Amino acid sequence: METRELRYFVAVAEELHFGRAAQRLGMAQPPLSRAISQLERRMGAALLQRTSRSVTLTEAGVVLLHEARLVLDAVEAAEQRTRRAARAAAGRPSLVLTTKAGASTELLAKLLHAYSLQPGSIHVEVTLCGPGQQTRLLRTGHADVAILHQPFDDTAGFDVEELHTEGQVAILPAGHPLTTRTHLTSREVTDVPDLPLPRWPEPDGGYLPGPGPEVQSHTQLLQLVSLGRTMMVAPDSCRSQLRDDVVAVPVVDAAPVTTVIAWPPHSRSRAVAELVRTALQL
Amino acid sequence: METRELRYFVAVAEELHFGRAAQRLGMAQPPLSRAISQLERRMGAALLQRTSRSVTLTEAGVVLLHEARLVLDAVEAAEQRTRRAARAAAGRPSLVLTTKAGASTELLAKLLHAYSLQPGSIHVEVTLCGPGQQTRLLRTGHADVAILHQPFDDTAGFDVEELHTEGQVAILPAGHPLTTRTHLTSREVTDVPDLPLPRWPEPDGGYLPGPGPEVQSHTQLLQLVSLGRTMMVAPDSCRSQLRDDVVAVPVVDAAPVTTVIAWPPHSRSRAVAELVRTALQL
DNA sequence: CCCATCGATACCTTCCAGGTATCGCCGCCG
DNA sequence: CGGCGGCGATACCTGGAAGGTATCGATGGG
Repeated sequence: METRELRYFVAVAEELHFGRAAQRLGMAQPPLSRAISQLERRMGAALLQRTSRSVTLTEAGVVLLHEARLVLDAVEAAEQRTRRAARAAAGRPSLVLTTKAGASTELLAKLLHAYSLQPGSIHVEVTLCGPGQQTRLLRTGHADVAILHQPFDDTAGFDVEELHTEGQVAILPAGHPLTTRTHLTSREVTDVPDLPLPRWPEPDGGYLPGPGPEVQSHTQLLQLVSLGRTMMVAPDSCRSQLRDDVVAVPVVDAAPVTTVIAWPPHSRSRAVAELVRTALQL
Repeated sequence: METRELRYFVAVAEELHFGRAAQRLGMAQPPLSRAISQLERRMGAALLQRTSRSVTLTEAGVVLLHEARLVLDAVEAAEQRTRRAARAAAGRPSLVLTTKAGASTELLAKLLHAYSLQPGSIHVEVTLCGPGQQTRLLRTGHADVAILHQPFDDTAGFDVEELHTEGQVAILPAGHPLTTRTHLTSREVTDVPDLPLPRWPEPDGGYLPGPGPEVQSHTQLLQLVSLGRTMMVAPDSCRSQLRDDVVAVPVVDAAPVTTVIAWPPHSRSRAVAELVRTALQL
């Protein structure tokens, strides 16, 4: 199986429409149809059920879609890591760490400082990105190590070490009636009529319908909170970064958030190992 | 990057010889040379250093070799799992479990029995294979779940649950002077002049030089022990399978052996999850 | 009942993977 | 020191496969 075929299949399986998939791949529809049926013939199994009005995945197709994504990520990772190895051999080597923008700032600062003091430490590039994007960067070789937050991030397929566990707080506009409470339950928090929970973009970039405001970043969200338009639930440690126009109230039964450091299994990098060791000693 | 190119690169990187690599790939040498330099051009980095007398890997080449193997395994896994999904959709679904021949027999029997009693359990095919081969079967999608033994097997990149930890015993021919001892140290065991430790085949099928006999299987090895030609060190639980012409003596400082059940991360299979759950309840 | 939509088929063209012949480099041996 | 043999690179050619265009056949909606 060639990666080209897998790319084709993923496009069709995601679009469930040969025409659109072909457009997305920058090619005409007939060769795409042919490539897919060739793939099916070689696999000895139907991957798609087509009527002239709709395309659906068979069970085998669902499996292949999943596996193909893993393969394509691995291919991209191979490319990235090789390129970076070449650059490292030429100039000064570096390490890419990725984390959710705005999260674990303090811990990260301590870690970077402690690591920089280690003998033989190399330059650490920090890539901030939207929630849920870090694991993709790790899988595709754009990052060497990530700071993730369970249970929000999917750590399947990575090696992880736990760094820190904390509770969550609700962040409310100053002066709101709920700010007089010493603690809240998650039940109370999900259902405040005048402070609907915000909506984050879906993987496709769109938004689910709902009463809450549409947001793209934490700064934006925090501003909406201080304006009294919404509220948010976040890990304890974010309290240190709050301005005084918002108030944090513990949510007693919210799932505890564990900050972990994660890296691809099979990583051969001495620098990653050293960084992890440093993190565990904090 | 196409998988074809990666296959080519792996062949050359392993052979370190374009002619032999081409032969192994069933093609002529010139197109192979060209394909590799094309790959290098696209990666923007030298992968091999060639003189007209020798070929060596650059640092980037070492990285790509490693990554390419992962990709090729993932591709093979995609093929296998898809085919198996298709067969499962057609007929009766099944699950492939792999374990080292002769190890954890009792535990495995209990597990298979307990699982078969679960509602909704499916047929479990058991694939026995040589040591170190199980992880490859898992990575390439030929198996869904494996019984492994730490620290012997490399569990990097799999999800793992521990099932059992035990010490190790030395297995000696009956009547040997050492069998009078109540326990031994690993130091004593590695250095018995009249019972040199056996040699297992290397990944390439050959054997390292040494005094011990060359063996391919545990049955064979056990027979050599009872003939007084060698000895072996094995987990405690194997005592139940020993005949009375060999004697087991605990090795007190040997690394403890942990039996684990392992499966590919991202596994979506309900059956694997159920089997693991059953194993943990044993 | 006709039309719009969508995947499949037929047929053509282009391009690249792979083959053969050969070159250039280099270490070895007489 | 010169010829030889082994090895990777280069030059050139060919066949097949990838991709494009035109069109068909099926089907659901108006």
